[in-house]
Amino acid sequence: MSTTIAQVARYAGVSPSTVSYVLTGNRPISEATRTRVEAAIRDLKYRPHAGARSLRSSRTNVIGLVVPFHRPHDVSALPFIGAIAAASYAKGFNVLLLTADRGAAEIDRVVRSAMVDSLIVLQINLHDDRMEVLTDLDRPVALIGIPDDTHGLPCIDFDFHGAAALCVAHLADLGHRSVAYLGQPQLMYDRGTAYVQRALEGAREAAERHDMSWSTQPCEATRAATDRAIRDALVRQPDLTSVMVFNEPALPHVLESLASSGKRIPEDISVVSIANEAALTGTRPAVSGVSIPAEELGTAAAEMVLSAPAGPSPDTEPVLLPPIFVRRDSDMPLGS
Amino acid sequence: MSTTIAQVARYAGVSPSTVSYVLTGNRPISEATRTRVEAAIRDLKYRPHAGARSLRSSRTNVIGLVVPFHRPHDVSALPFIGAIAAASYAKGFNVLLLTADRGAAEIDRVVRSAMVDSLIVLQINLHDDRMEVLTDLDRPVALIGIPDDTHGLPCIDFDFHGAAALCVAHLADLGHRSVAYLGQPQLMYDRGTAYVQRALEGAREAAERHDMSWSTQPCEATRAATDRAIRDALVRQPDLTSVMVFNEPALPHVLESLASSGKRIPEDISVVSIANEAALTGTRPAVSGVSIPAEELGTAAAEMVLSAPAGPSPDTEPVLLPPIFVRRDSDMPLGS
DNA sequence: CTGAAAGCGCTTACAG
DNA sequence: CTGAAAGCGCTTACAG
Repeated sequence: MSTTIAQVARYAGVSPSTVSYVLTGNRPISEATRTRVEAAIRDLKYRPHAGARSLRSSRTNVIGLVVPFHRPHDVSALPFIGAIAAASYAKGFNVLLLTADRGAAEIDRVVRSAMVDSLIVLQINLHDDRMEVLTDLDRPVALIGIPDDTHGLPCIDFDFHGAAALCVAHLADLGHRSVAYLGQPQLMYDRGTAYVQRALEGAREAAERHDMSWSTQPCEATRAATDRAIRDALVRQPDLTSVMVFNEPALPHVLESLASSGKRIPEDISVVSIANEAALTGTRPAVSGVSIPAEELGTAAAEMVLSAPAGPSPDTEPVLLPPIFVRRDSDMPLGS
Repeated sequence: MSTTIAQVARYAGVSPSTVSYVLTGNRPISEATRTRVEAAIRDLKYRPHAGARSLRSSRTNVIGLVVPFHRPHDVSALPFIGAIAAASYAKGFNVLLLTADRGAAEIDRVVRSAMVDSLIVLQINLHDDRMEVLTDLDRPVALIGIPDDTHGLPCIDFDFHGAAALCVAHLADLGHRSVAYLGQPQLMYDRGTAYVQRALEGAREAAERHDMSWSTQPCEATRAATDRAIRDALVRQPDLTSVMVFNEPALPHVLESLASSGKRIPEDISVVSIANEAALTGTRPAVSGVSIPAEELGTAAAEMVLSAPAGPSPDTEPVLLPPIFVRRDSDMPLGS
């Protein structure tokens, strides 16, 4: 089959243990033998057998990544996965893909069979039924998303609550007295996904704080749905002057729905949004708001799990990446 | 640490080999001992150590999945990944994520270190520089995408060539004499991604076959880019009556660009497209065309690799999933 | 600075 | 139908 340490040792004229110590770096080696061993490794294209290594050292150098593959697919997951994979590979770790569909049992199975050293869980619910398994795991874990009770596990997320509040506060600063919040599909709320709820809360609190008239509704990412949502919002808030959208694939449809309701953007209605930067800048007008630093978040999560201790620890504080509001062409001061 | 076979054997009062044979099913076992052993496994929450198992059996039950995480992210990859993961898990296989960025070296490394039994490669180029490594691998491989020369490796893809031809032929059947093809960003062409090229060829050939006036250009998924693309197309083909779009995230923008050029859909311009079904049905008007069966393709690829023999074999024919044209509200007969 | 040896947890011929 | 034993390829005390 494949080359083994024994073969490399024979080829280099040294003992197997010497080869192993060259690989691990756990022992001083003379320059001459190191060179000979390294040449043998190259010549024979030797690669350590991952299974043997994990059996002996009980380390796999594999991170388990739990990804939500729900339908409709949440396309915003892809940059996270890419960033986590890139960051992991850069540090010499591989990524095993787990699907969230199978819940806690899947996590338990993979960890108990010693396939992964640690875990990153990608979409956390406020009340997440995987928390118990994750705390009992005795492996480093990083959660992307903040549950109601972190149980002392390391969590990281973009500050969706703050981002939404920032968007609404910006509208208030421009003099707007009313805002309609168009959110995610009902399904996402039903699942209890943490960031979806936190964004809604952040927006609602900011609207209350600024004494704005407020309405909200879930929304599918189709033109028919945004038409309905905008029409309903205009019925509920006849004097509506601003819309906040937290639904990336629906964003272009929302702009169209407003336009075909006879609302000019930004002259009649100001629009702000939370989405990936490309989605905000790809429309016309380009949409003001906060972009989600998916790459940064994924990279940070990978680094976090690689330095995290196993198991919960009581003083672990959730990490929140701060939102930055960028003004573009979809908003203007009221009545200007 | 974790429970071992020896512990299960002691608990159940049988020999370790008996426990192992219960697990593998490679030996007849009396009903009584099987029951006792299974109870012990449950009580002790035993899971076989994956590394030990792979060391001994040289099988890992892991499929390596090579995914293109290019920027801008190709969001259409997500349903493929999801379907492959689901199908693999359903058959008792786990999925190790590899990034295409590191090319052939990454594949070689992971296979040589015995981390995977087999490989699925997600986005194949016409001239793919990974073919040599893949043929030398001596592991089952399935390519999603068809290279110019398959080297006898099993390939599967949606028939993008046929799908594009079907779309254009439909326009011709409606009496259209001209078509503008809006494709993927230039980057995708530069990479030589097979399906992107094949769709373009299929459309071009069909246009020639039906004697239609024809133009094509790459297109970014922004409103500014679709505006430019539509304007250019109307300059090159002043009597343009139909547009074919193969760029899912650009589709809503294209409809808007046409509208703001004063073109009604479908009265002035018929539009057809290849995209995921949700993208075709989410717009207004809903777009006629061919939807990409991502789930079906991913599932088929997973099944393919699990039944494929190792290495190339000369009589392996590429598998193409057939396109189906569905008429919606974006097209009509010319001059009706 | 180097080597011989034990043992990680499995699977499977071999023997009964 | 069942058990005792070898060995997969590594890492690391132990001995020199």
